[in-house]
Amino acid sequence: MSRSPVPRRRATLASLAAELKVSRTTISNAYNRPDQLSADLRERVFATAKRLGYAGPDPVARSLRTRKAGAVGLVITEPLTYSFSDPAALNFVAGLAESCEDVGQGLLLVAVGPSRTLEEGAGAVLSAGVDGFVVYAASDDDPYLQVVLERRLPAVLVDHPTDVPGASRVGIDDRGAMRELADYVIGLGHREIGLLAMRLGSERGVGEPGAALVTPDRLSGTHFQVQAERIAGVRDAMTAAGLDPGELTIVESAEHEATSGGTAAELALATNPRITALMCTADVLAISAMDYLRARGIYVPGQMTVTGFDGIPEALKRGLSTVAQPSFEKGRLAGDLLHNPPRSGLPVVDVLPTEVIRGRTAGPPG
Amino acid sequence: MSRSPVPRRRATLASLAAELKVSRTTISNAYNRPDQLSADLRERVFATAKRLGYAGPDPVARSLRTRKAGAVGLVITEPLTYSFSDPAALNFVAGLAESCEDVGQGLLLVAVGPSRTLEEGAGAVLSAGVDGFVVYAASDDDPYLQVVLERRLPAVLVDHPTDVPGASRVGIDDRGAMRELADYVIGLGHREIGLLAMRLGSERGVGEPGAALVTPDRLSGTHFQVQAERIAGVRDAMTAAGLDPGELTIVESAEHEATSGGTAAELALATNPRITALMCTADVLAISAMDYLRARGIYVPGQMTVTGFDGIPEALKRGLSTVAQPSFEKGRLAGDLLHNPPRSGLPVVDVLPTEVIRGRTAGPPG
DNA sequence: GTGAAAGCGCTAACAA
DNA sequence: TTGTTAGCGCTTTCAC
Repeated sequence: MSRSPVPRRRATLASLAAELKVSRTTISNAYNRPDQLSADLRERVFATAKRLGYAGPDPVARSLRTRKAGAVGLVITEPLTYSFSDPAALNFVAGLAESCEDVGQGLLLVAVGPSRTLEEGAGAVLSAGVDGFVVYAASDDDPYLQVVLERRLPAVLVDHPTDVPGASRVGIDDRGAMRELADYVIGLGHREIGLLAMRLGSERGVGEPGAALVTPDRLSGTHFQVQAERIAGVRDAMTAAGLDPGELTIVESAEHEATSGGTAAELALATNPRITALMCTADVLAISAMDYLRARGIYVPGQMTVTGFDGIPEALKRGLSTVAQPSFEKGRLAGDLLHNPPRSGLPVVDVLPTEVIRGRTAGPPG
Repeated sequence: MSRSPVPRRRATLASLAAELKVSRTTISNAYNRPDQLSADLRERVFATAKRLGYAGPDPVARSLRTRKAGAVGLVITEPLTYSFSDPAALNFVAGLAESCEDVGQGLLLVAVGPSRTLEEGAGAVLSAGVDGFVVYAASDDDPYLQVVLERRLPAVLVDHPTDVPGASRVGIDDRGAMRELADYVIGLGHREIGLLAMRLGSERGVGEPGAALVTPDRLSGTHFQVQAERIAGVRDAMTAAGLDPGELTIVESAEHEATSGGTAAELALATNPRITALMCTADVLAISAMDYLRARGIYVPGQMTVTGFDGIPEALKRGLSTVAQPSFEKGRLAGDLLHNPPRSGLPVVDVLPTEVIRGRTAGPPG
């Protein structure tokens, strides 16, 4: 046999078989079931493969045949710059990635960002070669959630408080945790509270102002359920303390930048100057608000109490009073649920524990 | 025709065709070439699809046929906890993700972390359903790099200073940039310099101590070329200034944690107490070193000059003297190169600009 | 230990 | 506008 030159066409399992004058099965076995052929033959197969530049069975063809893609899809509707700038979201991704890595599965970031139209995004979900999906923090009217569900693959929804038929859920008790923190703040004596929240609706591409006062109307139309839950938690605490939740000043921060919390804080304090406590639905918001207050010469917690939510490292380092939630574990669990589905095959709902961190940024009203 | 019940088997394009008594082409066209059939028929196809729970053409089968996977693979050999904790690496991923998103491609994180054996990792690379690879900061002896190359798909290597046949490269002039910064430091009058570097070798799974003095032997056996280049930059500057580069105290930090830089700084100063400037090959190291110095009551830059590399936001915020590099753009460019390969089809080498930031942490020796 | 045959579900010529 | 025909490259019974 002459050493054939590098073939013009890409080598395939079939061409290898032809070259070696054995059946395709044998080549397949060389890669997938070493015990099904002699070590000797196997070596020869690999040698020829190397010579022909054959890197092994085509992943796509194999997937088609075995009906396994070897990857899970992650759908995050928010812009990636958002997800990558919030340590809580990032930790979640890290946890999910770790879970995938442990079982040798890939993690596919599905392209559904704001640079794409709804149709394009839907197309990306429909054409993702994955064995299951994780959907992170979708609003209840998220169009991609529907598309994911259509694919009828195993799906895990993270931070999605309401039930969705056929999908498992992983999250925390946002409302209860926030209520507990608010109980603490109110217990310190605060009566006039400002609440800074993230975006409540999913107006794609609408350029809103940086921060806006939340009207009752807007509040009832909240699509990001996690935000709604945390707000409800504060209201629960107020009601329980005999305060009127209607008095709560809520400001929504449309953007998610380093100064967003400050902008929101400014608006809240301008709206109600009697506010003595600023509660935030995310640590990044609280940190930004604290920076703003410091720049204004307002002491925390002496003149203003500030609280957050998430328990990100920077917040803990700065002694923020907040709720710590296990973001990394949420990711791990979401992945594990996909990789080792419960025996019953039925969707599960997992609520992870949280912890109120009293911190050093909450004190009696000044 | 009676409304058939939900079929036991998953609906396929063929079953849809049978149900509607049209050819498979017609169904395929309904999804891929709307103009190839009447709007009316197309509607009927979609309606039946919905009824049968058919979410559209199977992505894997389509990939096999079209020879397009619709995703790019990202290979990062370092543990993900590392990559996700260094803003520079993270920004790179964000840039890459953005580039993918813009063209509707998925981004597949390939499972090659430390929790997997070499074989498993290689398997993950070989079975990744992607149209191309991006390899981030591989050491020159990285086993996965070879495997990626074997697949003969378009590949872009990021931060890989030496040429690899057939692959494009994106990076910066690490050596030149570091030299420029070192010129500045030496120009300030520093003669005794400590250099804190990241891991130089890729001992998988070996539990080394937190920090170690780098011997000439170790230095010449450095596999992480980026580290080697930055070290060489400092030595260049010393040589040019008439100093003996052999006098440089180099400490290697095995881990990558919040206190790693401090540990390394401690060792460097213990080794050579006359050191007046600590140069670091990464901002995260420098920040940690500064925290350590502050805890020791050593003023920066009064008693000790500290410099970094990367230009991450926290470093800039703290006024660190450092080299700013365009991490995000590296990711974008790597992706763009994959999505819009140069007309020539030949690999390209792109060197992005850097900027020395003088900052406030470098001053004359105390 | 090895081979033959039968698809996995889809798309792309080319015909009709 | 619709249908026919051929695969894409692989794995997997089942027989030898």
